[in-house]
Amino acid sequence: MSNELVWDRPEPPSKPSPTPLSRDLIVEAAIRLADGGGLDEVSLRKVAAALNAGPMRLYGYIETKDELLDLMVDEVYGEIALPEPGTEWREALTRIAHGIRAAAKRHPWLIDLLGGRPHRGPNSLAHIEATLATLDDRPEFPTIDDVLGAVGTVMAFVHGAVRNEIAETRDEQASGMTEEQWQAASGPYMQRMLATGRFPRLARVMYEAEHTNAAAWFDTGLSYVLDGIATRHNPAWTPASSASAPSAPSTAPAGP
Amino acid sequence: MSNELVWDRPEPPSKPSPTPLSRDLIVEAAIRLADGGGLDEVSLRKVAAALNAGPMRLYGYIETKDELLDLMVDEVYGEIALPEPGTEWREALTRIAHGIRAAAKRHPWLIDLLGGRPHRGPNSLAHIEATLATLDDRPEFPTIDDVLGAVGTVMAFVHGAVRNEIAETRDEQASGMTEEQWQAASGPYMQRMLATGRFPRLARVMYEAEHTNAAAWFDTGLSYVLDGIATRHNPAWTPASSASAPSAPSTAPAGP
DNA sequence: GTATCACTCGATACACTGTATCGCAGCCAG
DNA sequence: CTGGCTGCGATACAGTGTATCGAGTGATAC
Repeated sequence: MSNELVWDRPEPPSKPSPTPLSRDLIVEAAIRLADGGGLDEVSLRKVAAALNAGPMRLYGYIETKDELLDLMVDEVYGEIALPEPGTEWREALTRIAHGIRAAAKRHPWLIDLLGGRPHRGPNSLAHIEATLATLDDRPEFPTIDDVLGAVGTVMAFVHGAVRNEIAETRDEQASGMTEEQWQAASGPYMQRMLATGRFPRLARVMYEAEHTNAAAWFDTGLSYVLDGIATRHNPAWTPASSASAPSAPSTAPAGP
Repeated sequence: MSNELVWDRPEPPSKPSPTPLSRDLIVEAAIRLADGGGLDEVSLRKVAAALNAGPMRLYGYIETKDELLDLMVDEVYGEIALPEPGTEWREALTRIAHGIRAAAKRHPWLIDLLGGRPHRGPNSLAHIEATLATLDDRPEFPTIDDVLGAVGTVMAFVHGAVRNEIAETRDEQASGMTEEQWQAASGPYMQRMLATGRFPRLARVMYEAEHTNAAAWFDTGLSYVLDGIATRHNPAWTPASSASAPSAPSTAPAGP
C-alpha cells in the first residue's frame, strides 16, 4: 500500500557522486524554478538539470512527483512565522492569515497546491497545531469541535480568498499589463454581454466599484469571518469593539 | 493577442462528416469522462475518441484545452439553480452556497477549476449577477463595494471549504476506504509524530473530535460568515435571531 | 594488492500529453 | 466533368512522469 509518506522514509546519504544531492537541495531547486516560471517549470527533468543531475537520480530521494510537491508545500509552511502563544485569538488568527497570504504572494504556485490534498509534513503539522492553539483552552471554545469549526472556517476563507486574488493577478499580467480596467480586456465579448442589460450589477461592479487594493479587501473579509465567530461564541461582543470595518449604514448606533 | 474568449467565436456548423459534433457534445463528453475518472481522464484524445472523432477535429470548436475546461465549468454553473429574486439575503446566499457545494459533489473535478482563473462564460456571469443581486438594493449594503465585499467573502469561504471537503474525500478513498479514522492510515508516521507530544491539539482532534458530518460543518462555517456580515451591516442583529449554531458557552444569554 | 560484491547512477524506453503541420479527401461552383 | 476550397485527421514534435536495467564505481574480504 502506497500509504507511506515521504517523511516516513529516511533520506539516502548524500554521496557527492558527480554533485551532492539531498532532499533539501532538490526542494530548494524546485521552489526556485516554480517561483520563476510557475508550476509548469517544475518537471523532474528540469529540477534535476538545475542540480547537474540526471532525472532518474531524484527517485532516490523522492518516490513520485507529488511527493516533491508535498515537500515544497511543507517547506513554505516552514517559512510562515507563527504567533506567540498567548496572543489574543483574533490577533493571532489575523497574523496567521496574513502569513499565508504573504507566502502565497512570494510563491504564487503555493495556492494551487494548498487545498488540493491534505498536508501532513512536519511544518504543516506545526502550522495546524499553532492555528488550533489560538483558540484551544479559551472558555469561549469549550470543545475541540468548536475550535475546529472556527479555525476551519477561517482557513477556508483564507484559502479561497488568496486563491482568488492570485488568480486575478495572473489573469491581469497574462492579458497584458492590468489594462487599467479589464473592461477593454477580454475582448468585445464582455462589452457585448454587459450591453445586453442582463447583468446590471456586474456592470456596476465594473464601472462604479472602487477596486480598492487587494489587501484591504482581504482584511475586510477576514473581519467578517472573525466577527461571525466572535458573535457566536461571545454574544456580549459588539462590532464597535473591533477596528477595521467597511462603512456601516446610517442606522449605526456608534458607541455603547 | 489571444484575449479572445471561446464565447466570442461562433461555433462551426455541425457537419456530420463521420459523426456529428458540436461544442455541447464535446463538453458533455468531457464532463462525463471527468465525472467518471477525474480531470486526468479529460485529454483531447480521450474526449475525441468518446465521440468517434480524431483528436484534431476538436480544434475546430476549441482553440485550446483550457478553453474546454472553461466550457465545462460554465456548463456546470448552468446546472446550479439560482434563488428567486426577492429572497431574504441570508436565505438566498445560503442556497447559492449549497448549490455550489452540491455541484462540486456531483462533479468533484469542478473545485480544481473553480478558483484557478476568472470565469466569464454566460452561465458564470449569470451566476455572479444573481449572487450580487442577493445584496444589491438592500439598505444595509449601500455601495456596490459593500455588496462586493460581502459576496466575495462568502464565495471565498465556499470555495475554500468545498475544496477542502472534496480533497479529504479524495484522500479517504485513495488511502483505502475511509479507514474508520485516518489514524491508522498514512502509516506509522502520524503515530510517531503525535507520540512526540509536540502536537497536543492535533492529537485531540484525532482522538476526541466528533467528526460530525461534512454538511453540518459547512453550514456552521457558512453561519459564521453570514453572521459576521450581518453584524457589520446591521448592528441591531443578534445571533439569537438565526437558526443553526454550534454550542455556545455557558454564558450565553439565550433569548431576547 | 587483488578479487568480489553491492549499489547507485543515469541512458534508454514507454506510454502519454497538447498542439503544429500539411497531404488527402470530399464537396460545391462552374 | 473539372477545379478549387475547405476541413479532417494521420503524422510529427517536444514535452511529461516513470520502469527497466546495463555499466561503472566504491567498498569490502582475503
